[in-house]
Amino acid sequence: MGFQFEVLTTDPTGARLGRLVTPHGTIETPAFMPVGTAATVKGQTQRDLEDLHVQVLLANTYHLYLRPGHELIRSMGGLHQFMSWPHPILTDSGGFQVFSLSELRKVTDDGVRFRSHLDGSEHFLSPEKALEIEIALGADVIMVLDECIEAPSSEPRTLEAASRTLGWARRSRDYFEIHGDPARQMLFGIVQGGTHPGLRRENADALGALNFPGYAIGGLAVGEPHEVTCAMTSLVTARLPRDRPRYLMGVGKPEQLIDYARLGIDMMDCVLPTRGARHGCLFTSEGRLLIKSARYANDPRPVDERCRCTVCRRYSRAYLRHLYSAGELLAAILSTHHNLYFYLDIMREIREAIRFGKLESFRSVLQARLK
RNA sequence: GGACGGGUGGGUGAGUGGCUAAAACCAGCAGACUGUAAAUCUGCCGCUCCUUGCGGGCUACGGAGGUUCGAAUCCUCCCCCGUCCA
Repeated sequence: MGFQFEVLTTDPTGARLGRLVTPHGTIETPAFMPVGTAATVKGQTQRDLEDLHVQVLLANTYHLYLRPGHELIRSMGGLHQFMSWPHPILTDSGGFQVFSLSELRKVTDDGVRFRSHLDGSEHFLSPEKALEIEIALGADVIMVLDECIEAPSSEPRTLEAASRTLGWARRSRDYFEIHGDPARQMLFGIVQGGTHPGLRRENADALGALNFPGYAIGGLAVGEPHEVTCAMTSLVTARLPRDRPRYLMGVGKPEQLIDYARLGIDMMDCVLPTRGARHGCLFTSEGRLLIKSARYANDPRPVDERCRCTVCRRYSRAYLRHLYSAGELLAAILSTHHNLYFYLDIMREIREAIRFGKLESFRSVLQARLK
């Protein structure tokens, strides 16, 4: 039982091959975590996810608190049992929702007052309340509540949000020490600081001093250029404790995953493969393919000729395009399956490359193909 | 044979004198999506010309005429379709 994180190999680039042991299984890192906000990865059964060798899923505190309610999930035996996913789960705190539901919220040092997107009812989320919910849900990795702001934001505004997030992190840690069980759940702090290098450094140092078992980097990939995302990530990973896992929240595009890995990121998540799939955006070894386009109407080839997923082995582009045109559910199901396979396959290759110290050459090959 | 109702752009269907190349929806086409208020959203969608502009020309509301400065909208005749009565 309990948790253990170890870095097995470090590539010359700074990328780490690691392993995060949790009560529900071991996660090989760098890992990509498919997003299953409402305790489901849209369009995939748990069996599908196991077939894809998904190591860890993301679920969302905000959404599950509103529906069906954390107490209900607790009474059903916790999130793993409720959703029949006996493997690792990470719950995001709802901090990002605080950000994206901007018109419906009011943030103070106490917490966030917001309106439900479901029925307009008013709710209050504090760092403590978020943790209470996350403890009830019972995910393996849980996140502190943070305040995410848009990039770019002014330095004073960014400092305000970062300081608040830091204060919340401290309160979260204290709350978890009393009410949490470190053998059952691992609490991650979240570094903020926007696109301001000084603030990022300060925030990383201060958060690092709080001695969390793991660290996330938030507030990035929200509109700023990729180079900026990388620069900020790099600043932060250089300062975080080397023996703790680092989770870069909400990234990224397929060709970007490797960039983050080489900056020392161990965990990532993104809605792109799943949402994109539902919208007809398929990721392939030769770049993005918008399957709804008329040019695939009678294309007998698989989505990606290099891909070995069950969808590419069996179905043609013409068929998938037809499913989209007809508004068939299977379109989303098959596309999601392929996209997740594609993402997870890239991560597999990244781990392999780190193991053999060939990340840099793999990166040039990969990025040349995807662009 | 008679009485009503109706014929609008690829489809459904608003519009009853100018603000109408004509609402809205669908279909079609192109695109966006980075800790999921997203099976969503955005743009284009008669033809054509150019110095691409809240630009010009042409064609268009069953057909042909007419009234009017101006007609999808009003009048006349004709052709179709639906319902009912003989």
